[in-house]
Amino acid sequence: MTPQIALVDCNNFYVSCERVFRPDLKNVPVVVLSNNDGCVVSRSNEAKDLGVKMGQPWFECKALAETHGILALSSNYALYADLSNRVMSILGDYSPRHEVYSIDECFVDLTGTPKLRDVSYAMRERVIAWTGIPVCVGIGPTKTLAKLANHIAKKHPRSKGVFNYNDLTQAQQDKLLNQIEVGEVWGVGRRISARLAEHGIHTVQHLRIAHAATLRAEFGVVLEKTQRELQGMACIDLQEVVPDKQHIVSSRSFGHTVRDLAVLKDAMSTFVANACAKLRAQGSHASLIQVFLRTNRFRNDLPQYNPSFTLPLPQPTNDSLVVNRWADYLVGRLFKPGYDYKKAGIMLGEIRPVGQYQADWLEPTQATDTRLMDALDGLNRRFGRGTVKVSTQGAHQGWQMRQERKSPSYTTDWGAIPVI
DNA sequence: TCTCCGATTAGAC
DNA sequence: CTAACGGTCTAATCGGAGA
Repeated sequence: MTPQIALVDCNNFYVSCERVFRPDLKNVPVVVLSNNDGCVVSRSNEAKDLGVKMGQPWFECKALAETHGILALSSNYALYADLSNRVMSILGDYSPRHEVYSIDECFVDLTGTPKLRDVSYAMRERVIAWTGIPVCVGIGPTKTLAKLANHIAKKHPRSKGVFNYNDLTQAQQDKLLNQIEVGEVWGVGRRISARLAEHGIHTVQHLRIAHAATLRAEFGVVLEKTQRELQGMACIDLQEVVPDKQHIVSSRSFGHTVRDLAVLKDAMSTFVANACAKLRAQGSHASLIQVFLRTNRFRNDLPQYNPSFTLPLPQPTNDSLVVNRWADYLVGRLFKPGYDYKKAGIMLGEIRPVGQYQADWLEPTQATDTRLMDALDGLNRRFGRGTVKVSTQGAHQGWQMRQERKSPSYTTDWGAIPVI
């Protein structure tokens, strides 16, 4: 039986989330900006039509925005994560075999579903009705073809938001794939596209029928798998359980450049608190920490300094206070006065489940006391993030990111509910 | 020559 | 008035160091 893998993808997700609570923004060009109000990361159709590019720095769009009245909003992750959970929960009801692939995408294995066509339309309608988020459904025999089918569903209004590649004859497949540029394929980005073009591979069909051994030799195993997936041979499994993170990074660009060591340390304590909270949330500890500072890489006129230091810990930990002592020390070591720092962060590595680690032959293992961090997590969960802080964490102003256009957290903050 | 490991590359969203 | 360009994550591959 041909597998029926559906890829459900939310349309212009962040913009759609904003519109759920601001219906007046329908038919208006809207974009959502990245952290620090830096780049465009989500665009309404109207904004796309005006020529705003994905990932474009916002300051480059300012003139266009003023001419056409494009509304720009800071990203509101609490809102998007909450609406995402609601969408995923609805999709999960359609099959126990599903994979939440990203904040706005979910693979759903619908193999064996009777009346598949009706069910896919119903699924789409239900998500729209229950959450207000419009989605498109692409179906194919493999994840890669499901992705491609989704692209078609999004692009062709005739599909009414659902497209099943499995319904096509071989001749129809050939014709369709010949009309799609190879860069649309999942796993083929800008660079590989350019290199493929040098080999005369321009369309999806070209890639599908390319000489496999040459492809493998020139482009590696990843693209070979992609090719097989395009041929209907599944090489990429559905990941039903979310694996633990192998690295956890917490970093931010600053709203203004920073020259002061105390301010950098303050920012770092925030990043440490954030990273360690994620670490504890997945029940792990880490035995490698890397701390880094960055100057503004876009300012060629200013001196650049991008130091980092990686430190193996004597004993794995997930204690924010322990990590903060090391991080604080490392920031002090890396800091050189006279530079305009634009970004800093921490990475945790060598991550293992708590209770699984290589004991030292010579040093006795120190008992770990988790009570303080348990209490801290409990209070922050109950009374909101940042109720209990680590070190100075945020006391110094001047590094926090710009977020001048953020909407209220309608679904996660009682105070944000509008009074009608 | 082989193995290991950190750095780099490429991709996704 | 001027400057203003994101954050996390994974896997594969490269290339140097040391065995």
